Amino acid sequence: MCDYIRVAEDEHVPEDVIELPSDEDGTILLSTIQAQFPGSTGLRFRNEETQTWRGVRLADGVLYPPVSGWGNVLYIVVSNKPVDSSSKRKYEESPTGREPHTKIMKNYQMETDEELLSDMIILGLSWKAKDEDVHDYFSRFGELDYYEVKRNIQTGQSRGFAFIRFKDSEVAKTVLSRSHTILDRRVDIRLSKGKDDSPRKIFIGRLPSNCTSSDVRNYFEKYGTLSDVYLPQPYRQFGFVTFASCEAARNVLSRVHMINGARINCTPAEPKSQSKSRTSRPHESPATPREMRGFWAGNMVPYGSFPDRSGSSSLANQMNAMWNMAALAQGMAAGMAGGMGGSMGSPMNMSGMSSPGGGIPSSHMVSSMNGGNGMGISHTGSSGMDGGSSERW
DNA sequence: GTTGAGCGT
Repeated sequence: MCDYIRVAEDEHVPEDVIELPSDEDGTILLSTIQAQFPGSTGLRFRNEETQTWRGVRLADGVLYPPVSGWGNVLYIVVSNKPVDSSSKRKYEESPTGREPHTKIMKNYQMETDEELLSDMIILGLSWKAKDEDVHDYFSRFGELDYYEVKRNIQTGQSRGFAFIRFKDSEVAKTVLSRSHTILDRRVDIRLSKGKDDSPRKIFIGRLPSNCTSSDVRNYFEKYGTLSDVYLPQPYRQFGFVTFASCEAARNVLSRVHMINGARINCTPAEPKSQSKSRTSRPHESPATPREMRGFWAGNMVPYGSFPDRSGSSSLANQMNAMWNMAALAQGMAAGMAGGMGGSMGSPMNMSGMSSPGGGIPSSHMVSSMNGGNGMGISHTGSSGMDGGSSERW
């Protein structure tokens, strides 16, 4: 009985499924699989009931069907050979030329959530690929927060790369760890390190009493050139420092700081005004502007850097939540001179914040759950008049 | 209609 069994490299990519014939005795030669999937060493499939993986029996280069036969199950290639991701193809090369599709077992544990939720670049994109092609492919892994094929402004022609951003860092990690094929072209995906709009302005909380802006300047100057130091008047024990470089700011944020013997609290400054004019940003969800992402993700480091990488320490999370609120109060600071008391609910109460309607013209909304422009809180209060910082946010 | 490392109105 010659059957066709469905084989793919990844269960998420159905268009890459290939049907391969079994031999008369119901077996399949491993070499048959390898002809289509170079570097493969076997097959596996999911147990329908438990969804756990099951290996296909292999002996002497022969793959044996499960007891119930091959069936209509999707079989996934098992391999252990590292991929040659640098192999180049000529312009729109034929889809038949398969390259070794093997998982790149790179360790992305090092990436923080913030990095994973930042933009990723898709290199080696087909010239023909449109925004929707990128979206259609990657959205199967998880919800996208942003996607855009970069084009020549004048000609409208694709520049051969795109940027995407996921809403879930776990999804991003998964996507980053495997290979991808869009419109029959292998693409490279990396964390973007191009446009660096990482924060250069830092919120300084818990300043000791009678601390002056020159105290603050003197302290932070050793980390880099300061383009601005601002302490609201009258003195309210917090302030802002803006570095010339985001590297310096990053450095500061990863450390613990003391001024006059007091431990101060450094977090990325939140935008003061809502109007960052993020209209006409293509394919970007308005619900999660850059400045808000990761806010409740437990990844913000209070006290510079809290010693918790596991994300499982409830103490650390509570501390994070506390200081996230403190940072959140930046936007409301002007109206909250009395301190932030019990009027604040749990963070979850704020997670649904959105403004209705609004809309980004000429863009496909990635998510329609929250419309409008996302800043939610900071502009609801009487902010925006907290002094004369030289920088507009 | 051409191109193939890179980093974005």
